[in-house]
Amino acid sequence: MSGRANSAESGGGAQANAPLTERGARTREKVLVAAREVFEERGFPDTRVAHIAHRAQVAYGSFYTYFPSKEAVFLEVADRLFAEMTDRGGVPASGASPAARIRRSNRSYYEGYLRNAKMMAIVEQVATFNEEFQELRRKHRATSITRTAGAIRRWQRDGLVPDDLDAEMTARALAAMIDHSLYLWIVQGDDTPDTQRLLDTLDALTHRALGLPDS
Amino acid sequence: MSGRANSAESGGGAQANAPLTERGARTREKVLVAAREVFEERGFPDTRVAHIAHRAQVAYGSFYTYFPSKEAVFLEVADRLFAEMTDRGGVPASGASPAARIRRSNRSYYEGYLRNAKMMAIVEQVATFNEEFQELRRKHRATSITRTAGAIRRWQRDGLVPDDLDAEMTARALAAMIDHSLYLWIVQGDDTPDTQRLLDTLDALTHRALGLPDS
Amino acid sequence: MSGRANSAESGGGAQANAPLTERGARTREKVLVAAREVFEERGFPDTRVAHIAHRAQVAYGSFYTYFPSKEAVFLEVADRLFAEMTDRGGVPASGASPAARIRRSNRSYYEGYLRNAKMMAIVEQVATFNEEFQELRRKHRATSITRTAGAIRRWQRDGLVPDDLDAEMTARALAAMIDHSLYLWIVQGDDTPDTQRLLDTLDALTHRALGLPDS
Amino acid sequence: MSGRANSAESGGGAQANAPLTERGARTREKVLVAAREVFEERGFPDTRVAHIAHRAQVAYGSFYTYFPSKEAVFLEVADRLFAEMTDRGGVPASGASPAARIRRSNRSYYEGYLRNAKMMAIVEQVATFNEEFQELRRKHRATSITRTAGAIRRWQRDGLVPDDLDAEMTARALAAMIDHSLYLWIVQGDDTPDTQRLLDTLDALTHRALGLPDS
DNA sequence: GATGAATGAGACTTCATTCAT
DNA sequence: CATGAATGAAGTCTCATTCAT
Repeated sequence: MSGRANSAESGGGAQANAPLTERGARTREKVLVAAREVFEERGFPDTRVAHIAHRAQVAYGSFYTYFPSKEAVFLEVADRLFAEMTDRGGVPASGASPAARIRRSNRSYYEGYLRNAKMMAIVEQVATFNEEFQELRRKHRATSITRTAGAIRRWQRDGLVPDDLDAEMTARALAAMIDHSLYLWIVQGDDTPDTQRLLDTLDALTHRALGLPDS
Repeated sequence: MSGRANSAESGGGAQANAPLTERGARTREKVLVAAREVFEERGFPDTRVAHIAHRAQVAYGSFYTYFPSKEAVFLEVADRLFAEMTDRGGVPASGASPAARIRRSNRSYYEGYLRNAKMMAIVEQVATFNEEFQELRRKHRATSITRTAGAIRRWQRDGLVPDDLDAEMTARALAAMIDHSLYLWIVQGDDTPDTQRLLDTLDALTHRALGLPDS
Repeated sequence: MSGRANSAESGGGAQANAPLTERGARTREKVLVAAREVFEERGFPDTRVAHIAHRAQVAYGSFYTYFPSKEAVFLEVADRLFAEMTDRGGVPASGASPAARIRRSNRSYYEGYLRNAKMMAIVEQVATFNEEFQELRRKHRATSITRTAGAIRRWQRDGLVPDDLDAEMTARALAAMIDHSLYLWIVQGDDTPDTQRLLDTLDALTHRALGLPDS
Repeated sequence: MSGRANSAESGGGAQANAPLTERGARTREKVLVAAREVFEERGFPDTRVAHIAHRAQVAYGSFYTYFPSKEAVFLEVADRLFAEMTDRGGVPASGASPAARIRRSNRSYYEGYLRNAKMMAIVEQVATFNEEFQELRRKHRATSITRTAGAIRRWQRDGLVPDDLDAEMTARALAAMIDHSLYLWIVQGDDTPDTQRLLDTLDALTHRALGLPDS
């Protein structure tokens, strides 16, 4: 999961035409980077293959040398994004107090979201009409939720979190809260006067909702 | 249903070539209803004006007698939807305990969401690329959040909710949690085995997050 | 030709549905006036029947009660225009010197053109694509040219104008000069700093071209 | 033909998606030629992009590979036409007598007009409703008038033409006479029995109007 | 007669993808 | 493999005219 080597194959069904030459690989990369830029600037539906080719400084037709369709590049761009968002810097983070872990985990997610805000917007967009892509997202979400639910269950075993909470549903709901709050604020531009206040509130609500003792 | 007379004018900027005759009003309504149906079935981008006209059993051009564009009908369809979703059945709901109020309010929202699930999906979709529509939604959200924040502040004055919570941020975050949870579950079809468990969890989390005493 | 009574029938093929009632006649007139206004403002192709009806404050369908088509109103509007342009105020103008007659006649035409400048523009426009209307104009031009050619021939008989000039061709060419000069200046807005200079030049050129002795 | 290399760029604002390859250039030319043909046959408003594409034997969409709109091709077609009409075969024509120069210049213009009669009709047509095109024509006219006015002033200095004539107004009026006479005769099909008589009359009137001594 | 709703053929333009060079 | 030209189905919107009330 952290080896990024051929995330394309494993991750999202975006297959690569096995870039042969070194030069080919570089061109492919140029197109991929250009694609992300253009998607961020114009959104998926308003992105033209011509834009991507132009941005990547390759001929129109060359795009199709490396990707079979507009959707295909998008899937691969998104796949990289998911990998980056999911990947916490290898820190095991065990041993810390729940409060600290929540805070650390949330902050790390906020930062990733901020770093990739524009692309997250497009991801949301494509998720509203592309079934294949919905499936891809579902998988990523499931992975993340399973992990969070695991943590909650551990805390329940340790008596830190009340037993009557459904660990998985809770993980789901809290993830939804954080995801959507960030989305509305960063992407949809809801006027939130103060970033810190939003993030602090999210931390506090997570903490309380889990019934954790005041830190 | 409560003074919806000209919600089009007042509500969202979706104003219409007011049909002058009874007959015109009937046709317009037919188109509006057909539009919603088709939007629900195919999503916004895949809906053709031709589909709407056909469904409404009017000529292609008749669509344009009443709406200047696909966007315009959508705005009006959405406006009606928002009105329905926002409209709680006139029940004042004062006097009840916070726990009861939360539960009642949430359930009422769930039901509305379920009733309008398909359309909510399209609303989310259009919100990802149409600026005008984003603005419309922002307004509706603001209204709803202001109301919730008011309730929270009242509970804070009554000593039921801790003072250190930022009422508005909290209202925002909890609304995001509920909205997005329902969206992911109902619209995106996240496999949630059990409805009741999801709704109960949302109630419980809301309750706990607000620091309300166990009921 | 000067009795305006039923110029519609005689003039341009624009037939009237014999307005019966007094009130009908008044409505018809309203439409006709409105049509001219709108044609002047938007030109023929960009004029919609809806505009005319709206301007005349009659229902859309009522337009067709009085005129069978957009072209038909235009023909009738143009017919009135031609009548007005051709109609010199009943002044016989015989006996005056050629120089004086030319000057008087030109000035009278200039004034008419100025009064009707906008409509003259539309006339020119429609003449470029409507065969029926071209025919109508040809007739009017022929009448006017015949008259001018007659005057030239009389002057030739009187020894005032050289015999070697072809009277009809000359009449044609001079009319073209005056018409088109006014058109380019008034309608097409060629920047002519000074009206008087243009008109004086036209008079002088006409005078000299005819070989009339310096006045 | 005299440095027409990129008349499109220099001439009238009709600039093109410069085709990069030889093949592209050929196709573009095919479309341009086809466009002129169709415009001549049907006039501007009745010309469909489909007609042009069909005539050029390219796909519908290929038209848009080279021209952004019907207007754009027209502008370029017209630009070529103006260049051809303005371009006198490089003959300096100095030294000749005014009478000879006038005659030569007029004849050359007549011939050009005849060669391009159909297109001149369409030019006139478009000039009645397209502002951008009106501007283009104004410029061309101004160039031509300035040149003629210069000749007249020279003749005035040489005592061949009376000083009291306004050189520029005269140039304008005479150009209008010739242009419109040809237009009415060739394009509008005014029944002129004899070409030579018309042209001779135009020469004679020009000559006399300028007060030149009988040749 | 007056009204205004209904009609639907038709025009323009876009753009993902294919193909010739 | 690179290039960029070629394709053409598809979709939106217009508007003169007809028709039902």
